[in-house]
Amino acid sequence: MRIGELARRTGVSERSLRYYEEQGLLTPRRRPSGYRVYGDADVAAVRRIRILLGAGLNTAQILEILPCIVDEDGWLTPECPELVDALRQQRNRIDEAIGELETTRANLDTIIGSEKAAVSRGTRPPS
DNA sequence: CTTCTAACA
DNA sequence: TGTTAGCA
Repeated sequence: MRIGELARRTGVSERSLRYYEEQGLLTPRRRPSGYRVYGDADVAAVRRIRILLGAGLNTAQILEILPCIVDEDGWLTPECPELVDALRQQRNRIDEAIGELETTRANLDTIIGSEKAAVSRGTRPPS
């Protein structure tokens, strides 16, 4: 199939598919015309890529752990320790990000009169 | 009509 | 990432 069909079957834009290729995540073959040719396996590959991107990983990280993923029942199964490790690190980053957001939110509550700040300050009775 | 590359009011 | 121009 060509890029248009893969895009329709995955819901991913052609632009993104070409970008994934540029990042080494996809390696479609080319027709003499230069048109990219994808196989059915690429549909599953794109889905895996989307899931990983959704987990907050960037294309470089995905490129490293992609071979560690076992294509099983449409879900991802950590096959080698590298993947589990990369996922753990990503989880930790999220915790750190959450922590920073919580403090900046607290800072905002302090300088403006947000609902929560008002309640905790007792200036307005909780409903 | 579809895809390709390159570039950005 | 979207979008668009100019080709093939």
